[in-house]
Amino acid sequence: ASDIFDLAGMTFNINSPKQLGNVLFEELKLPKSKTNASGGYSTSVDVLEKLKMYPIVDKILYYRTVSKLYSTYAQGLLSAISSDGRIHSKFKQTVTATGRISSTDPNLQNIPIRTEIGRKIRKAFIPEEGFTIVSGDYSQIELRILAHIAQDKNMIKAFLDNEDIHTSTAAKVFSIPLQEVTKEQRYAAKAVNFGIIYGISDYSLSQDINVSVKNAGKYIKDYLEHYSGVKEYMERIVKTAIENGYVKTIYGRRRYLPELSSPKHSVREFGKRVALNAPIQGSAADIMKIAMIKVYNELKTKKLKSRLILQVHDELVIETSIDEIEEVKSILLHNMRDSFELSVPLEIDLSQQNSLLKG
DNA sequence: GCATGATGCTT
DNA sequence: ATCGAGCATCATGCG
Repeated sequence: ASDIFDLAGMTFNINSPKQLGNVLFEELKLPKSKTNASGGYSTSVDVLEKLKMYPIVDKILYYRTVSKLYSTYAQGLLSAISSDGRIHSKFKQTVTATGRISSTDPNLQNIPIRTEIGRKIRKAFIPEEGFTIVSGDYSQIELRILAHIAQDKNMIKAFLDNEDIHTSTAAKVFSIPLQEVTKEQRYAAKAVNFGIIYGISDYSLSQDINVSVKNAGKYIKDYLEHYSGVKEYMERIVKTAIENGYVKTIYGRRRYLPELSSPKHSVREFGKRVALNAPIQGSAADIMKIAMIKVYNELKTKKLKSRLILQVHDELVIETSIDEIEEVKSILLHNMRDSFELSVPLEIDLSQQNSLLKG
């Protein structure tokens, strides 16, 4: 912080977006761009990232990362530790609009993993003596569900051939062989795959991967040309959503969409994106809940010492007795994999380690 | 003490 | 203006 104050030539509250905006864009006269909803200068990461060449901005970004991890996790989680030395989160079953479960007091579904400091926090979650951590992750469950619901021939084939879906997508969109896909191309394809699930726009994709809106639009166009089943699904789901007023998951669970009859264009557009996303995210949630119940029951029926301690949307974490590792892996594998039969296989990544940090 | 906005963490 | 679903922290303003 003192470095930042030196570079600014004054002291101020770095945690205050208002004060920070004034220092950067008024006092130091850095090039300003976006404003936030309250009419102030935005100081969000994507704005600061573009000003990284200024030493003070670079230091602020680092300060942000560290202070977030410290206040929310390092310090925040300390106060959540119970007398038994463990943290007991509350899992809510009736909160989300899509059918996912949520976690509060504290939220254990957003423990850091992205940054190096974040991984150190994850590493602090350890099993009790004689136990280890075994996890099962659904691989690309949402895209597999999309392939299934849309019955898209090319996407189904990619999964049946067990291809890396992002690399495969890049190869097709850029019309090149799999082997020639660069990191950047895979990254762009991944962003499109991700965006498609949420109902993408060329603008939002361009923001995501830092290309022009025009180029982003071309990526999407090329994508939908290759995955024509997805294109047809997008059109069909919006149409039926408008007709019925709701969409449903593979288990028939409904989400009503009053947004679709809003007088406001932006709200209706939001409704369309939700119509596209809800069946996908909601079906993934259905599948996970079925698997979760089966895993829990099997652990119980077999009177194993291992216990289910965490669910993070596409991942189940089991604090596993060291003499039960192989059995627990098998329980996770078959119950998660066979939870629902899609047109493509459900792949499960299993891992075992001595903390919440994989690898 | 409570609500809201800005920000950032996860999948 | 413009990507789905959440929750926590901090600053700030209101009472």
